[in-house]
Amino acid sequence: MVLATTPTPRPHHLPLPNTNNGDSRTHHHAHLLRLLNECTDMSQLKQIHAHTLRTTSPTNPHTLFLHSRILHFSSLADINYAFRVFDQVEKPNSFMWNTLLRACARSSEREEQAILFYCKMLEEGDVFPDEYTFPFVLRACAYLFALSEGKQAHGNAVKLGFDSDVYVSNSLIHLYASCGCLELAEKVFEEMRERRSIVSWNVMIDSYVRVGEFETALKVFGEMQKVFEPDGYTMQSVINACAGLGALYLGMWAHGYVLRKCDSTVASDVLINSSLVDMYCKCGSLKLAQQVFDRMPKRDVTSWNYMILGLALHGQAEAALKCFDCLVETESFAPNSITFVGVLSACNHRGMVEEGRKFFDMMVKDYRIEPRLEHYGCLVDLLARAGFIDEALNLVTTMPVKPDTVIWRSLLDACSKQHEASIELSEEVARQILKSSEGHASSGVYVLLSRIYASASRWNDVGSIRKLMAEDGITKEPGCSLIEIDGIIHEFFAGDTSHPRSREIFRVLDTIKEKLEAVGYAPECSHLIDEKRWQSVGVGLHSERIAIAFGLLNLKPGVPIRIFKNLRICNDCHKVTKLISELFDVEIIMRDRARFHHFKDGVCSCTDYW
DNA sequence: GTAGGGTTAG
Repeated sequence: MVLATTPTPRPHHLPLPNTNNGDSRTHHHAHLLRLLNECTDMSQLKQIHAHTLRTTSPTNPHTLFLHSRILHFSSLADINYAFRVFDQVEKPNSFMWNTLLRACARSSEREEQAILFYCKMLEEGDVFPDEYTFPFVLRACAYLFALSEGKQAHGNAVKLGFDSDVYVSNSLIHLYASCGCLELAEKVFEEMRERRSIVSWNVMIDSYVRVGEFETALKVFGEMQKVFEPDGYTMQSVINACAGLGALYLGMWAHGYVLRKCDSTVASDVLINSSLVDMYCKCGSLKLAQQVFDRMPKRDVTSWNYMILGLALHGQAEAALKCFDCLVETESFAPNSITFVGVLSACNHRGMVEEGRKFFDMMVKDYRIEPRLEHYGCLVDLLARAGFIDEALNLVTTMPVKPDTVIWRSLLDACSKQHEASIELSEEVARQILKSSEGHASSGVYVLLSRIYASASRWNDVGSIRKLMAEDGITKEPGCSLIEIDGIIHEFFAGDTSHPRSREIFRVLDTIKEKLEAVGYAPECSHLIDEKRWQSVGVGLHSERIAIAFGLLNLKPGVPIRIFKNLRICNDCHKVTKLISELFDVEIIMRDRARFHHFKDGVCSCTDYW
């Protein structure tokens, strides 16, 4: 067992008082206390501890205080030593119990020990838990998702009357939210009312962000602002909510708020800036993301990961790989597993098969990182989409990780796009998907399979698939596009006529149609399953077209149209959007389910590979 | 001596 955490080759010997006879006892304790406060490493601490044991009476209350201090210092540097100190104290007080509890709750891998230690405290019964005890034990429970133990601790806190303590209540909110019981967290938060601190609000807001309830998070943030000035923690949650919503303008406001109102340590904080980088990437502004990243006073591996992942998301593979090289060259830390997810994803978005294989090998051989499902996911998708279906299939069947539905879907997706892929293979892949998803396959699988049958003119099979979908009650997820105009988010579904400005929108759509026809555009009808699109041009119109028309209606010079779509953009819409960008001289930035497309001057940043 | 902060494929 290694004791010292700060290596000290030659321990510095302290000038310890060597006597303590009777009358100067208090003076002796005071001297030891002074030494303790000045002590800088474990070796000195141990000398003082040994001396305390040798020269002081264990029953003296001043000695107990000294031991508390020793325990406090050692718990920060060496928990095992702290436990030994604790064991030597005959009657530890609640401070001492709490100190060790805190040390366990704060160290990863010791959370369970924290709970056991708390139980021991209750069992021994010499001292009672106090208002400091509960935040520690609840924190440990939160980290372990130990809901039942947490509830018991909650019960104890109620019994002892500490549940009205703000720290205890905040810890309870955190516990319940961490365990996925948002209703219980809300209940504690609700009951606090007048006692709420800024932390109560922050925990609640962040909990909503974590479960993807971004709108609720922002709503609660609005309420909070009536009572508290947001701090760095608040702003980070708000920035994350903007990232989730793709709300660029609100995100920019949050960024501005951090710069204007928060103090400089917050504005230069690694976590805040990393979140900003992520937010700008996810909101479609790679330029602002890069700007924040470049100006960061300090970056850690997660900051780099956000930047690499963001570049990948925007299809900027070369820049992402350059960013990776830069990380390796300039930083003292190594890339981690997630860095490689970013790098592989970048290769995937550009169909860079050779580089993908190279980085996968590099990860395993040079960095000794064990590939996870995500890495295999990228590689399988990369290989399959680039046409190496057999190699992809081989990888799926031989890799040491169990493939999930998504990996099988990548294969099926690739099969559907390649005419030479055999129907038998597609059927086998589809069977695997249905097997691995235990009957909860998404509608996409059926759609893909029916597309495969359709392209082989196997109409009976297309019919069976439809029947199967109807029998299993599977419906297609409706396509939906969002567009933010002047900070307000507008939502459109396919063929949507519900918008108050629908008439104008459809007039713009007519203009688009005329202009497209004038340049000889003919619609691509590859989606046979989508019957509505055959009926008339207007009715089945994909949601992104309507959103683009609305964007054109609200166009401001030099400001790109930004669209968010829940599904992947189809071939025809991709083609049309490229033409619109040219015919209307407008930049269109579209985030679909998988990535960003930047349309400008008739071309898309994805180079038609997506 | 007490509570709240980050990443990932498609």
